Amino acid sequence: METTTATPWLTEEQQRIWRSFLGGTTVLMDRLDRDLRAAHGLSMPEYEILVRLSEAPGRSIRMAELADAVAHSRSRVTHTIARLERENIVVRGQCSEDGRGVSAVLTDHGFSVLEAAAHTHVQGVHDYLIENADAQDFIAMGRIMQNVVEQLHGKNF
Amino acid sequence: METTTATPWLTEEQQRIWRSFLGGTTVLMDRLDRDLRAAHGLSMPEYEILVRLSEAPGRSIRMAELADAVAHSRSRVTHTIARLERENIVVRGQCSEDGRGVSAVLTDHGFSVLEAAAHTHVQGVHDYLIENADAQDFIAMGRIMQNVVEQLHGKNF
DNA sequence: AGTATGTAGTTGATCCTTCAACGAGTTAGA
DNA sequence: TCTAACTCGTTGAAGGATCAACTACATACT
Repeated sequence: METTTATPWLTEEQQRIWRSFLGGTTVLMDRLDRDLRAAHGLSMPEYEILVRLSEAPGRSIRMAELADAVAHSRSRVTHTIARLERENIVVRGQCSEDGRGVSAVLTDHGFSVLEAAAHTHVQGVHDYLIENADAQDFIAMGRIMQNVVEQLHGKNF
Repeated sequence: METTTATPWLTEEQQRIWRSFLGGTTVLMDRLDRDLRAAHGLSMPEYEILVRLSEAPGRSIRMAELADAVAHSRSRVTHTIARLERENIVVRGQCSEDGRGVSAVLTDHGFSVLEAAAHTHVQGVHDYLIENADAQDFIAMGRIMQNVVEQLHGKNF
């Protein structure tokens, strides 16, 4: 006979922390997104994609790899890149050595948009998050989230 | 003569932590949302709303107050409640003492849906987040996010 | 070679969120 | 009291995300 695994309930404190986390990420992301849109017409997900591209050799990454890097679905990346392409921030290129492959390439214009946006974004991260965090606490949070990423990223089960 | 305030750039470490945070929240929220949808047909935002209602006196909260509690726009709450109402999880009631007021009320059916969903949700928070966090680190994260909420919540400027 | 299975990326429908505009009720001031 | 300014909540349109279905290419197996 087996004992069923009871749902591990949360302590009062864990609950408080979880709610702070939920509320905090909500308002933080919302705010960063609004700042970016208002100043540069870019959403956070778009910005993240541009950052990855800007760091890649040739400012170019294949769609699937990009999707994995930002943890979005391939479909989502397709749509996002389509939008960015309309604004000449990115272009699509055929991938050598894989007939199916398509890679997204950051244009010069895209790069300069990103440069401008980076100021707004970094300022926001600094003012809204880092300024609100004790340095040690911030490192502790980094440890946690790094573990979360390692456990969950790419796993759909 | 003034020195212009330069954009405070991030150190390598701050950058790493910020990316872990971004990636971690993305995969974590995504996973919690999927688990909830798969098992109970509820999204995270919907679940959050039901939790607030379940804790309120009369299982009832006014729309504006609800919007503020979960940090969503009023419009968004209107739409979300409309959907939940279609599934008989919530009903709308007139608010005494303010002719404009509408309050959302959790139905008995809604309450039982929530009870079931809570198991899935809490299990997820536990397995994906708390298990990945040293107890002290978790408290540190709570401090940070609490500060973020206090700085940003409700401020749109 | 020929077939089967898997992977890359796209598409269009549907659902959810945002945004601007609105009707209705409330509050404060002349 | 009458009006101006504000708050409450809703609406519909537009933009973005998700999902299932699909084409096309690649790989592995016989």
